[in-house]
Amino acid sequence: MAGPRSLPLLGPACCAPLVRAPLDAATAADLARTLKALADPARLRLLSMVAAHDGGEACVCDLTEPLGLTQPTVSHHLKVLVDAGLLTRDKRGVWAYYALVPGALDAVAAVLSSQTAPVG
Amino acid sequence: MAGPRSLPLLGPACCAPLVRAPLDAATAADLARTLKALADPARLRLLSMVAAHDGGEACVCDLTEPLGLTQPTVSHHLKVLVDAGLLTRDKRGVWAYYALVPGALDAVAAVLSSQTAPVG
DNA sequence: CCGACGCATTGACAGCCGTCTATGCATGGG
DNA sequence: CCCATGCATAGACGGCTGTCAATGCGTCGG
Repeated sequence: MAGPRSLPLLGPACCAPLVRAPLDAATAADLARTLKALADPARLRLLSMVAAHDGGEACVCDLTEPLGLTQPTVSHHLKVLVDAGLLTRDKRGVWAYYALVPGALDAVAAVLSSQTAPVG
Repeated sequence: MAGPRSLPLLGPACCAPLVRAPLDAATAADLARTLKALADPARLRLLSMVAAHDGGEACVCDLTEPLGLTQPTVSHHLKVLVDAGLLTRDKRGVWAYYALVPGALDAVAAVLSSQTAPVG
């Protein structure tokens, strides 16, 4: 099991834009891991649905029906997003609330963009 | 075969950030296709190597050795990036020169970011 | 205490993906 | 005219991935 990883893009080696200099193998592998978590229609929709939901958080039962996927599949995708450092999981009572990790998506965008985008 | 697709992110429906409103299935599928092309260590390194190369372009023979992959594999990855609208291919004589599509990566970054990043 | 509910985990299966070797196809030099 | 060179394509194969049905596990209400 990989276990929860901290998003390397938020670390000190954060702001080296892709187009500046050739990526070394390790950096490319880290960035690819994060992008792989994003590169799925269901997960992209989950991210946007969580972000747009009331209070910036949503539980699985809010997401299953509009997505048109079964509950285990939704749980699986949410786990992938949490492990990638893009979502947080907060279990309150019977429900598990998911929310965006602030700045995580912006960090990915900053690496892809040739601009030095301020995250704040 | 899918054939070369124009990058939908550069179209009129360009600047709807992921976190603003829930993505519909079609938009999510389009964005996922582009991200899937990016979500590979070899392709990320290829993009950065092409961008950082002299004149902003590089041929396959420039990329094969530093990547540590065989020539057919490199050609395959480059084709994926071209089909995704991230690279251009210009065959001159025996060589095939690849270059970044201006603004393509920035367009992807703009969709991911919560900022309204100016592309220019 | 027990049943219903919300969610995670497991196991299974089809399909896609990254890589290689082998081969084909132009182009240019001698 | 022929061979070397640079690149693309074809075919094969192991591994990963997205999905589902079935099941397990806490938590709350009655």
